[in-house]
Amino acid sequence: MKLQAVRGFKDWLPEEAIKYQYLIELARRELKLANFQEIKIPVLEKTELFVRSIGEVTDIVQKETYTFEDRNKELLTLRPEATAGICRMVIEHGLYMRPKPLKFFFVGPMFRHERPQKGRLREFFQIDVEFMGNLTPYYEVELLELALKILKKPLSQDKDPFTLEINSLGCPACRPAFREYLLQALEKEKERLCETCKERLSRNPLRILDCKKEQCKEVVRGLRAISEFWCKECKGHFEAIKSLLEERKILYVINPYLVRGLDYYVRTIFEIKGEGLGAQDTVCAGGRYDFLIKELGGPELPATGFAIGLERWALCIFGEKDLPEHLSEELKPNAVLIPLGEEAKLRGLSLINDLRDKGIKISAFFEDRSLKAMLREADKLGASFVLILGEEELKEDKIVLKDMKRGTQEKLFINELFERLSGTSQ
RNA sequence: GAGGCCGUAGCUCAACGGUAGAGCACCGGGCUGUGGCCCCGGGUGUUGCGGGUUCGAGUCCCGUCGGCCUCCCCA
Repeated sequence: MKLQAVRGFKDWLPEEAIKYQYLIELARRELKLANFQEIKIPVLEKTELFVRSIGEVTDIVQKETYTFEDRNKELLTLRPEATAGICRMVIEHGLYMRPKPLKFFFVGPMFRHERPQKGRLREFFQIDVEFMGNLTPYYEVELLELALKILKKPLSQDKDPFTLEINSLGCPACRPAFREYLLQALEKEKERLCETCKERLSRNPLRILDCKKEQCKEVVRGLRAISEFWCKECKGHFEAIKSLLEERKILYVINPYLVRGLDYYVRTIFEIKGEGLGAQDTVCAGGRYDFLIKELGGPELPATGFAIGLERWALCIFGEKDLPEHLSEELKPNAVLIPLGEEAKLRGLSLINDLRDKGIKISAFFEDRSLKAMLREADKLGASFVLILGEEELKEDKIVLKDMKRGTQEKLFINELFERLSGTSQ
């Protein structure tokens, strides 16, 4: 059996890595401008954290986590999402005592044991953004706008492959009534539901709302909407969000059947869907989790957040197309040094260091191959310039600078090199 | 976790149940101080893996691993 990567775990070849780096950098810049602070949480947490946060009966916890025993018999889980870990961090280090709102972001891999397909991996990267503090609709809209801004950043202005869907799940004051209603109403229609939805009835009836089966959709269409059950506060809150979104000219769709797979959400939840992704089209999703921190043993601290799926985002932006030129350029050296002979190699070793200190991206060939062969290699690497340092040049403290695009070359003093190369750096 | 399609060289793909091939890439040479173009030469392979049927399997059957699609679920 050939050695291969674990199913659903992907290598990033340079051409892939450069795309992800580029997107992460764009997001990072935007988040820092909004004064979000980058943090890091562990890949591994105690299983209990996810059971208590995401919910014991959710699909994620029941069948999608990588959970195993440590050597000391403790149950550990590879994080399937970042919010729980960040809440734990906030509680453990008393960060809730810092000036609020707390604004954090984190970029890293998440793990879910699902059947892989396009846009769905077992190890996937999220850009996770969390916002904790007294929440007014202004903060929520600020965050929604930020999410959309980040997603659209790498696209030209006329392109917008993203749609924002929002809904409100109500709060502990009003959601139980809707849940009760759902249970009663669906119990009567039980026979018309699909098998999975019959099971959901006892476990997580809200999830039946976004079942994709036509038979279930029909049943769901006959139900009263969740909005009819919102309490006065939730209703007002949602109205405020809507009017602010309109004020900001942010297009949105109200999806009354939008629910989430994680138990901790209350009130506003949202998904941003992208084009060209197939069945896995949610690029970004999030919502409010006002009581999670308290439930995990911290103070009452309302919060909201979202996560961008990096690989899905990249599919939206780059599709199946070739690497854009500005990124393929980044994989190329500005110059390649070809020293000929032992003495030249020694001189070359110090020269490349000096040039790198001055910000020139340079690679060197120290092999005993023909000049021809090494020039060919330099060409394949896409080097703009080649520096040839042979014995003749060395005697005069000079070097040959060859412009690979023009095919011209000149001999100049080594100490003139930096000046000649510095303007040409990409 | 359920169903469907697929798996041949590094890549894209051919090969009726009868000797595993092409293009690109790669390696060597033409050309030991000058790249791209060109010419010559090289197939680089456990046909994903393991069984079975057959005189004979890349091809048919079963299992398994992996990919894609749908479901499930979600980023």
